[in-house]
Amino acid sequence: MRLTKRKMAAALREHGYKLTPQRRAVITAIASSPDHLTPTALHRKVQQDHPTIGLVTIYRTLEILVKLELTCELHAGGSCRSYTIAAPGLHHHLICSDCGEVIDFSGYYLAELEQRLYRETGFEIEGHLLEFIGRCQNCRQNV
Amino acid sequence: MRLTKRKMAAALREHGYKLTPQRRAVITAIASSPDHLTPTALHRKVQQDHPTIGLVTIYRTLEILVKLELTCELHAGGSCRSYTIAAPGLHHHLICSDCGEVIDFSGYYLAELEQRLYRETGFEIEGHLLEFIGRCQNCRQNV
DNA sequence: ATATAAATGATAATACTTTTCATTTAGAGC
DNA sequence: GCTCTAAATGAAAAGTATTATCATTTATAT
Repeated sequence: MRLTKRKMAAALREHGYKLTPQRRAVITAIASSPDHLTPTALHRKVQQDHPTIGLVTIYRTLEILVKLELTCELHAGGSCRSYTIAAPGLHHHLICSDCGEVIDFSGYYLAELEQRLYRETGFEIEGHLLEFIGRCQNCRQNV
Repeated sequence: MRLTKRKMAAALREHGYKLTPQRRAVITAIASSPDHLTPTALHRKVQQDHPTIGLVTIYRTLEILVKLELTCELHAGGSCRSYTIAAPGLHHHLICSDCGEVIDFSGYYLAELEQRLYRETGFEIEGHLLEFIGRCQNCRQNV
C-alpha cells in the first residue's frame, strides 16, 4: 500500500514542519505520479496548478520528505537524483536503460548480508541502495 | 587481484583508443589510489605530476574507462559520482555516512534475483548497483 | 486577533558536466 | 625516421544542477 497524501501531511506535522500550500502541492504531485521525477520535472508538474512556486521550494521540500522517509531517492548513472513516493518495503529499483522506466520491487531481503558485513567489517548498516539496470520488455521488442 | 596499469593500458589499445600521456596519467592516478575519487579530486591528483592536464580530459577519460569496465562508478547520496579502479567481482560498496570511507565487497551474487525479475517483469538485466550506507567501526567508536 | 518562528521566492553564487573548436599528437604505413 | 590522418587535447563557453542569502510573507500557537 502506498503512502497517502493525508499520511504524508500528518507526518510533516508530527515532526514540527508547517503544512504550507506549497508543501501540499509537492506532496500531491509526488503522490499522484507513479514515476520517479527529477526536481525540475516535479517543479514543472507542481507549477501547472501553482505557477508561483519556486524550484528552490521543491528542493527544500524534497529534502524534508527524504529525511522523513516519505519519498525515496533514486541514483541511476549519469546526472542522477530523482524522487518518488516511498512505498514501504519497496526500496529497490529496476531501471530501463533505454526508456528510463522504473519498476519498484521488493521481496528480497538483504538482512543476512548486512549481518555478515557487520561481523566482517564492523560497519553498522543504516540503509542500502539496490538498483538493477536493464532493458524492459517493450524496449527489447521494439528494436 | 586488482587491475594493473599495464592491463588497463592494453585494454585501451585493444579497443582502438590511443594511449596518450594524459590517459596514462589518469590510469596511474586511479590505479594507485585505494579510494574512490571524484572527477575533481582525480584532477588535482593528476595535476601534481602533469600540471597542464585539463579537467575535461579527466571526464573524457573516465567515460572511456567506465565503458570498458576498467573503473567503477559509485553513487552515494548527495552530489554523487566518484570513481575507482574496477576490481573484478567486487562491485558492491559499503559507504560510511560519517567519514565517507568506502569498502568494496563481493561474495554475494544477485543472479537468482535477476532471474526472478526477468521472469516477472521481462526486464533483461544488464547490471546492478548495490550499495550499503552505514557507519564504520572508527566513526561508531569516536562519538 | 496577535506574535513569532518558520517558510517562501527572488536573486545570486557555486558546483558540476558537456559542447565547441582550433591546435596538437599518437600511431599506421611507408 | 618521416609523413599523414584521424583522434585527442586544452581553452573557453554554455548548459545544467544545487545551495546560500535575505527581505517578505505566512502557518500556527496563544
